[in-house]
Amino acid sequence: MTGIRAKARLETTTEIKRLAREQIASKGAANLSLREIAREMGVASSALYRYFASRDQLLTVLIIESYDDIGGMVERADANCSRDDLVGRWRAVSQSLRTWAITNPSDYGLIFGTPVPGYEAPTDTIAPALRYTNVLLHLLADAQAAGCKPLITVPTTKGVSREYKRVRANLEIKLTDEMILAGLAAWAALFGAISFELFGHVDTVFTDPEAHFRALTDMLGTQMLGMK
Amino acid sequence: MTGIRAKARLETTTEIKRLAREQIASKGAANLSLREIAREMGVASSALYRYFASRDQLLTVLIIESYDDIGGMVERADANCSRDDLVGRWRAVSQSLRTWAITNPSDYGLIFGTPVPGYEAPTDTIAPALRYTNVLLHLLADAQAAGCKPLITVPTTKGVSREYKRVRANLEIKLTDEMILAGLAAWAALFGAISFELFGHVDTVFTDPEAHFRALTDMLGTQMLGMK
DNA sequence: TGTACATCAGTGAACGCGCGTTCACTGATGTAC
DNA sequence: TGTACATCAGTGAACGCGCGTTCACTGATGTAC
Repeated sequence: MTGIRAKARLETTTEIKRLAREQIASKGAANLSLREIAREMGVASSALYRYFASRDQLLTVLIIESYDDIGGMVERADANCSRDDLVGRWRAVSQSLRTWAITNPSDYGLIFGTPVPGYEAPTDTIAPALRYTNVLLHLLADAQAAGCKPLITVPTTKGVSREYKRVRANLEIKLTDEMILAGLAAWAALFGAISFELFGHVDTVFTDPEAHFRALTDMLGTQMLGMK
Repeated sequence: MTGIRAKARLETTTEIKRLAREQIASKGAANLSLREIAREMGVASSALYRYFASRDQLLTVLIIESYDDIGGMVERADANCSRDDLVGRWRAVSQSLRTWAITNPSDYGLIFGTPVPGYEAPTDTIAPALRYTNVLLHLLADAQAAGCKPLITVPTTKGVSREYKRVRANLEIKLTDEMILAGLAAWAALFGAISFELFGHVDTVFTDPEAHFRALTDMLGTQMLGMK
């Protein structure tokens, strides 16, 4: 039977990744150490090279998995709402983002924090990195198709319109400049708020950051989807 | 003359910090190495201990300097505007934040990126960390005093009001819940947008991120200051 | 069903490097009389 | 103004540790006949 070896291999691979995440959580991605993983597994350090070609490759796999994890989570949160409940979808998506970030803070840092210096992300990471973004883009497209317009608009210069053309090109439904701006603003506010919370910039201010986050996303949704 | 030794001391201290920042820029704060600084200075590694008690203390000094640097920059940008030009002040403040971040990307990462693991910020960093925040808070206070109201408001729950009370407590002018929410949203969007840009999450999308940033801050200002 | 051979996981020593911090010391610069 | 003494910057060796990666190897598990 070929399965037993394959199964052991899968288990070992999973264990390596688990310990790697643990290490990143406690000492940071820059200090991820293969030797320490090996020590914790009670195995020679060279043994790990049967599973990962290098330290960088292990990091890459972890990053891809994290992107897929958060992407899947956001997709599911969105899919659980009825299609025309746009406010509900926005709430679900933003809540799930924060929940994921708080549950997996080190993974969040790995993706959205300071890039690991000297580490150049290979092209394999691009597609998974787009999953969570696409959820928002489709939400905006559905909103626009349903007649939503952002409440607040500002006159956009030629320069900005040119930039937004590139964003528009990747979608079936052509978003207006206003909608793109509102969407990006909401997206930035979301990640800004989560980063502040996770990286310890509001520790002294809030005891219940979730309450603030909910109010924040409600406000962003109102602006973006043009409802009151 | 006591000045010559003091002057040399200052120069050496400055040089150490300069090289440290260079290293952080190229290899990340986690890989900051005293020995490498010493090597670059052509000096024994032990010599650095005449200037900094430890690696952590050097990091702390750099972080405090960065907070002061960005704090001073934002304060000056604000001070250069006439007090009642609220939109102008908001534009100046947000522009200066982005400019500083782009000019000193590694310092931005040091402060607003993933915390250096194992490093616990001492209390000396608290006061300088509040400088740039205070500029926004006073801007909001002035806006409210001038009768500005955020355009979009959402019903705030009791939980949120309780949280915002703590923010309110630190200011002479008592901001409304709506104003606090609008301000925090704008602040989060600002740092979210800057982080996205600096940490490479919009590389493939924008060629002129500044144009987008300007539109973004204009929109945030409109919401926050209630003007059209 | 049994045997020969190929595959693969894991070993352990080695290479060549890195690090923060301590400590007894030298020798130059400043200070007090 | 000159001399004795104290201060301070910098040395270089050492302690005790870390790392990623390679390589020839053993021995168990799977495969093909």
